[in-house]
Amino acid sequence: MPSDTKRRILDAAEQLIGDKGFPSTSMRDITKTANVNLASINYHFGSKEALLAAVLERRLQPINERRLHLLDEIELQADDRGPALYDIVRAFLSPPFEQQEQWGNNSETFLRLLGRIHSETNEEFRQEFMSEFEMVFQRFGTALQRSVPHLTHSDMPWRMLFMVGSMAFTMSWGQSLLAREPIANNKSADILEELITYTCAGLAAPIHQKVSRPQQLQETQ
Amino acid sequence: MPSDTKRRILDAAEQLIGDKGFPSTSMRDITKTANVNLASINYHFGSKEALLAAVLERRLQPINERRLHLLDEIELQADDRGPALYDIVRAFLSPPFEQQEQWGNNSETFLRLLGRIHSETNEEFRQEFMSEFEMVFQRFGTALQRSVPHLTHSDMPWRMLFMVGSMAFTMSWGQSLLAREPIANNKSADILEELITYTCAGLAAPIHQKVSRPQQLQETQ
DNA sequence: GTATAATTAAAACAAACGTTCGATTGAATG
DNA sequence: CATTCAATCGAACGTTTGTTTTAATTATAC
Repeated sequence: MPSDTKRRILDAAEQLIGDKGFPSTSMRDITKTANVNLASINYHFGSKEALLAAVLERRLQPINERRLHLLDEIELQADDRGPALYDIVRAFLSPPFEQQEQWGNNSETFLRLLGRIHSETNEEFRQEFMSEFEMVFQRFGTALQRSVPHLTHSDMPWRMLFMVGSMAFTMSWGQSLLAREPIANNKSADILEELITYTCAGLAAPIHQKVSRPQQLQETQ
Repeated sequence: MPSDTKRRILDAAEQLIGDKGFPSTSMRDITKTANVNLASINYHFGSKEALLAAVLERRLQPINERRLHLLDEIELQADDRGPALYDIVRAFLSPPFEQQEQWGNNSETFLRLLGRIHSETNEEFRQEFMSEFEMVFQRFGTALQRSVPHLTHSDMPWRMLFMVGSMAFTMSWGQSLLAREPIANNKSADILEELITYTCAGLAAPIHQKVSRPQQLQETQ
């Protein structure tokens, strides 16, 4: 039987770091939860930081691969105007949510981890973490720009930042929100749909005109 | 001359915690930066956690007070249909950005701190932190609901979550984004305006219909 | 001026941290 | 059976952590 120590460590680390954050999670926490020896983290991964990188890699790579794959698909099927905004946004937002049907069980730990990681801002670590996303951001940025042509090139980075912010926040806090009040839409897929709707409207918003007190947005009905 | 030790500690803590996060910031870091004795944190604040609470209190209370004050104002001026969506969103989003004119200088530390705090998810700390917002969320939720009446009561909490997510993310990452590429809109006020535009459109989006592949959103032009 | 309280300074505390070490296991290979 | 080698183990390493204690200093009131 092959050793499952590495997987047990990765699982425990994902869970604990998602709960308490990376600095507050000790290697003794992780090894105790995983029922392995303290030294095995350094043996298998080299260091605590390298373990974090491995934890992220395991989840992020499939997610970003799937994003690019979905974008490839819709770009193939699109006409010469390019894919629709909705499809692009869905291709970007759905992969993290795809892996679990229902919120509230205890298998959504990695969503919290991902949400938390987006907010971790150690400058040196951010660099390495961002490089993983470079390609994704660039390709989705181009696609979005084409589907919302009234935006300037200065607007798009900000709107993508807003989009990622909503996504990350939903992943970190979504469960808490669900726990607080019994809301109808508790399926992961439903919340994803809410997020997509919101994001499409935000991305497609007309550019802000510099008036001190603009008119109220028209409500769609 | 009254002792300015407390203020020096608060300033240093705000700066360092905003940079590196709360767990990674040691009391020796803080006291060294503030040029005060190590023991003075425990003397003046009681504990490291209590210092964090004080740091947040100093910034959050004025911000939330201002939010409620702005909401009061626009509700007074509104007709019987209530305030416009734009005004409500602005009342909520502008206070954190109000205190600084220009991004890129080194006085924006507390924005990073605020952004970071929104993502801190220690369950026990989150409770205390949330209570500070309870009133704000409730009043803005009601106002928003009235200005976007086509939303159900299940939709609104999610959309507010999305809004806060974009805001928090912008506060934490905005400077990094600005540093990366020389974007035209680098004034804090301009970015706030971008965020408001995006948020209004998102909040006012029509409710999502459960179709497997909805039509593309109409582009406004 | 002296007493009393508030503040700062320096040192020490136990506990927890990430990491490293040599020894031990257990199966695969000769 | 002897050897090898990756995997695991218990134990300890040197630091750093937040906190506490004790002494010295400064400010305030009588």
